[in-house]
Amino acid sequence: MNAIPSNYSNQIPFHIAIDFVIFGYDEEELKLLAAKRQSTDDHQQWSLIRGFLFKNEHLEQAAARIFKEIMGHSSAHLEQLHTYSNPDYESGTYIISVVYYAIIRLSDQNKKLPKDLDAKWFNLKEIQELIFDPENIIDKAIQDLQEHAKTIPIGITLLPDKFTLTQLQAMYEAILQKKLDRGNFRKNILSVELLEKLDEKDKTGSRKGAWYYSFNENKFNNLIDNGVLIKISL
Amino acid sequence: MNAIPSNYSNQIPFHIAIDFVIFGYDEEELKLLAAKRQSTDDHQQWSLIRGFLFKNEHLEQAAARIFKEIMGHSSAHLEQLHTYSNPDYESGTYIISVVYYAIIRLSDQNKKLPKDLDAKWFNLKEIQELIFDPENIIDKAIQDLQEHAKTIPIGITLLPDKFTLTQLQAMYEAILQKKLDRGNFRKNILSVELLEKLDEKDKTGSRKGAWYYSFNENKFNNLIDNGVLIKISL
DNA sequence: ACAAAAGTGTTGCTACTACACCCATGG
DNA sequence: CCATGGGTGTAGTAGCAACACTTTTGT
Repeated sequence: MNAIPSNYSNQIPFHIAIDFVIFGYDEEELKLLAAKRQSTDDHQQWSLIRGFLFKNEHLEQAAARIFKEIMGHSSAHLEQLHTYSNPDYESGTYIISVVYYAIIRLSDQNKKLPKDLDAKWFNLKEIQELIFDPENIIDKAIQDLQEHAKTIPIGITLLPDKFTLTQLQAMYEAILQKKLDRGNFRKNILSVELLEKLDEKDKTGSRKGAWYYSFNENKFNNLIDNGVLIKISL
Repeated sequence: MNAIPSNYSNQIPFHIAIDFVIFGYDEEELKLLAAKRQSTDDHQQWSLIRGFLFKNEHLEQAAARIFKEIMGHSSAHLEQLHTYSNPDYESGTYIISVVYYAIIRLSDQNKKLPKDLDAKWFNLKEIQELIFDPENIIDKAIQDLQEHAKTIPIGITLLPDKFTLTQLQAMYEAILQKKLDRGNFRKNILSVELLEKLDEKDKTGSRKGAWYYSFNENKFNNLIDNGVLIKISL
């Protein structure tokens, strides 16, 4: 049962694709990266970003490699979502697609994409109409992202090292796609005690100025290592 | 980017394995099915149940087929967990392993396993020591199962068509691995209004007798179809 | 002085926990 | 008549949502 059946080898030309749902956050709203398909069908011209697994490469390695090829750097949170057996029958071969999602900060450099890749950032409503997604992969990715966001650190990479609570709240609102109460948000997020108030204010947003905070990553990692699961109520 | 790279075809002999974490519930505790490995290493002699994907077969089809080959029937809730790139390098080929988990009722017939399959039911503590599981697949499966159990219907297949609330509670306690308060459990489970009290009592458990209940599957499916997510607090 | 965003405090409610308390009945 | 599990009621509380209120400062 455990061994590979005889005559199984080389009979099946599986191709292992890695598809990406890449979210981008630009201090305003959540965007999604899609690439133009090399397809003749006009109705299905946009698709998720895709790459292929190489021999002797782990899935996570391949995911990181492909992501870097697209974005030029590797600072993103990658998370495996699900595996599908036939999202695409191109050229008649059997493609297994392992879907990952990533979320990155849309700084100026990230907005530049490789020229050979015909891809574009869309807002979420826009893309749902343009993309061929019978499995609702995007919805699943959003749901998974929202769930994960409640364990704090995903979002941290979406903001500068120092940030105001208002910025942090805006980020959560973009991910969760709903407005949050200011007072309650502050109480909740500060009660976790992973944010540290700095001695500096951001005066660009208001007359009064908002205190900068930073995320204590060491403290967070210690908690994780000790098996403590942080949950913030949003 | 989207097309399969030229010269990619047939270069990589991937094997797509489907590994199963199969939970069994026998009205008492949660068990796990493991098979004897055909390995020379004594320390790693038990492993998850494994099968392989055939050509032109969907992942879900393959999972159902393999499950049926093992258990003799197909009445189980199957759920995809995660995909790993090298849980096993047997015979030097590259195995991609898609892990599913299933949970079934350990009735008398289910306890009988195919003779050609050298497998056994273990309790959870036991197996964690005997199995080679560097990725903590089993823990992940348990967590996922516990999370899913809160949306009710998984557990229903683990009980007869009519069951007492005490039986139901025992099932949840087995899955969640903790004791629940009787009064609170009843209030919660009945507040969902998917259980219907029958006119019959089970007198085997107590002098007083406990009312039988049945699960209203139609009502549940209607709710699901309308996008209503049921959550019970346990 | 006032607008506008930052930050704090208060109130009411919901839902959960942890029990205590009855009920029915076979022996 | 009492032991045993079935079934119900309730007080106390933690945590949340909603909203009002205060603070600061550039113009």
